[in-house]
Amino acid sequence: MLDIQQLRSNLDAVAEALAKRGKPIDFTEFKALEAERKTLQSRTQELQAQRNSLSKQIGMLKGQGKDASEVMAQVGALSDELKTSEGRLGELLEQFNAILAALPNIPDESVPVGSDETGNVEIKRWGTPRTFDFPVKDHTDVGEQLGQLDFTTAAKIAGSRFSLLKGGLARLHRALAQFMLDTHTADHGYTELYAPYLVNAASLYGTGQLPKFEEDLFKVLRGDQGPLYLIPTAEVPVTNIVRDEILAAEVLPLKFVCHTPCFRSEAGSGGRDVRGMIRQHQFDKVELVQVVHPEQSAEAHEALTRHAEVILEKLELPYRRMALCSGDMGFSAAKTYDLEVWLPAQNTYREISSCSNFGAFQARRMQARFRNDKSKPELCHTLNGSGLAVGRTLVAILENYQQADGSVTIPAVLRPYMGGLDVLSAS
RNA sequence: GGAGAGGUGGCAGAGUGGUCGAAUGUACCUGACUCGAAAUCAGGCGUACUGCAAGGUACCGUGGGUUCGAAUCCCACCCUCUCCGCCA
Repeated sequence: MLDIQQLRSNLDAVAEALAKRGKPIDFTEFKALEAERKTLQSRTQELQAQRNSLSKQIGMLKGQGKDASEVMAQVGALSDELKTSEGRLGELLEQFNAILAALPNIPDESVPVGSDETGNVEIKRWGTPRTFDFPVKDHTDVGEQLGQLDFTTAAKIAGSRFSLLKGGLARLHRALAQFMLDTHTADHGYTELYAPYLVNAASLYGTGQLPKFEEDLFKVLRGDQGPLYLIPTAEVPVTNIVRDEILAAEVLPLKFVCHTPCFRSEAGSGGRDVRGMIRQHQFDKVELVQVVHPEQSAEAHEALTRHAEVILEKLELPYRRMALCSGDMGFSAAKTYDLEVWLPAQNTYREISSCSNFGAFQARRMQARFRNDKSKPELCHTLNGSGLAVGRTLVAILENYQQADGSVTIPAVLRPYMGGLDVLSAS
């Protein structure tokens, strides 16, 4: 959520900054509402003040046993205007909230301007893609030929866009998550969390998935109670820890790491990445979340992105870091780096991590604050990033570590997690 | 799932229709006393919007309603706790 003060005082600048995202936003409704709001609000408050003071008089008169009917008549004269005035003001404020809730974040000044992913800028490259002296298979073929990856049975059990892992591959999946968690807790200073996989609407509103992106979520209806949603990322439960909190400045920065399954309906992705594990309804992810002092968020963003990169480097997977352009960033982000891992079968880099600085955008929605130097509540900044997407990391390993005989070498750092096993072979 | 109790300021806790945005305690901040600290004493101490300011407005789980007036009464929802049942 953007600062409504900023919209009121500097609408043109906001509109210009938001236009960088590609779709110019029409603010004529906002302007009309704002013009009406100002006078209506002060008039309403004036009427309320009159009512309150007259009502106090009634109380005093009655307390003294005197007749209050004259004063009561005065209040009665106010009540009609007050009622319509309050009602209209309520409507206006609701419309403001709806407009505000649907506005995306303003891109940071350092974000390259562009309309889509072709405008993204490569920041760095790490590692050299391996050369193969045999025909490279994609991860689906590698996994299926190992007899450890089974989409047919997954489809029977659940449907398309699910996978079933077996034996060594299932263990490798578990090993990856363990390895990532251990690295982030032991080397990068994160506190491990275990969090709910189902969350309420308020939490999704806080991180920006609602109200605009409900169709991307799996929704669980519960009779007459409010619905719950399957989390699309651990970002939601973890960031919402600080919702409606005023933190002591000393507790910042908060650094959390959380491994969860993620559930996405992938509505509208039809046809894309239908083969394999790239785009699933359910996938595991190790998520990094930070809540920081506003002055520290840019620095924290760089550090957090490095924390994700370290995982790829330890796994010896070639990757590149992209700065997303204004038109390709997510709704809530002020700035995003994507990490893309090399997939030899696709002969390209594919997204495996997305690390974003949200500035105060999420914090304002969540009312997540801390007490600043002057002991005044001030909005925190929030950040998160995948460290990493487990399923896609598994894909990268299957493809990059495949051997001519169909086996898959296990990256050295994972072997302690695999009971010393150093290769996956057909079972 | 059944029965009951309850949600008030950082925490504890009073307040059941009228100077209540809210007693009191505690924590915290400032000052006095002290060589310093403790203790004691005095003052301050919720959030947001609005106004140059004085001030005004809203908020006592959330949303409605009754009333001239609601923390207080009514309705719905959310959440917590206790007991019983069931259960990984």
